[in-house]
Amino acid sequence: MVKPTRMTKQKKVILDILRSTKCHPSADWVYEQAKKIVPDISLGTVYRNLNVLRDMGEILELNYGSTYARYDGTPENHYHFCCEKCYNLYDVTIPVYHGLDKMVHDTTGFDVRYHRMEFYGICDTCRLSS
Amino acid sequence: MVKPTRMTKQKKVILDILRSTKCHPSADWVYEQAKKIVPDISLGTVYRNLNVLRDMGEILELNYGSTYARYDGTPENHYHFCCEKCYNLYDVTIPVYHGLDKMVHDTTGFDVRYHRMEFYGICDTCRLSS
DNA sequence: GTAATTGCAAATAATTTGCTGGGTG
DNA sequence: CACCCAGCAAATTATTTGCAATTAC
Repeated sequence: MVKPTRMTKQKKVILDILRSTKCHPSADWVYEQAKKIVPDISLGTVYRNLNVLRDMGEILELNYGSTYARYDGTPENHYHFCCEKCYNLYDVTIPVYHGLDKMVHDTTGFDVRYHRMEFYGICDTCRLSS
Repeated sequence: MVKPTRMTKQKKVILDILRSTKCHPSADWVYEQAKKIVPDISLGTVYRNLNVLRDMGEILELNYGSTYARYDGTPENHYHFCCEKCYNLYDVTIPVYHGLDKMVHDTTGFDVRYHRMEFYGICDTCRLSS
């Protein structure tokens, strides 16, 4: 189940890109950035490494608010805000309520490991520009 | 912006199907059920109506835990549990914490309208069968 | 050395869309 | 009877995969 993982140049570049941005980019955006450093990197490799890094717990994959996945270089669980107009994702810094997992375990009986929460609305940039 | 909405036979059947199931089906599953009642319905029509019903606020579209969207005939906001083994979605019946929206508004300044929350883990069926 | 990983391109999966004829209000 | 909406099929979008060559360990 657990496959070996070699730290290739491509994987390191992808992880560095995600660690050093505050935005929540698409695979394609990561690909464009990575090309600046490894010009012949392929989009398939970007997707493959994003999946590997996600499975390793190094990054988060976020699937809301748009038709494509977005990635977050901060692997510790946290909440997000999704603007319904510009579709940007923002980090939300309120503390994570781990106690909710136990509450849901108590009401469902399920083995609850973690939860995610996304807030929806209009961000300041969009509100002020309308 | 707001387009007229005619209640066609197809749209009614799709809504009835979603209202009368506790599962959180894919577009394809809805299509298979709908064919039993309207045999020549097309998959494109199912997708179109699911989008219309979602925009009308009659159903929820859920994009977590799988590669395809799933739909929920209960339009009032509520939380979900997503099994990481069988990928089924379950409703979670703890109350919705509307106060969180205000808290996030206070910390971000954004116009927060609602939030969603998904719990992840292993459901009973999967835990007991392993 | 050897097996994981890459680049490339073709394949897949999910959903959307253009067109024309039909049915609702 | 006007125009929204259906069916059909082709198009689009996002992501995955097969294969031969390359590279990390």
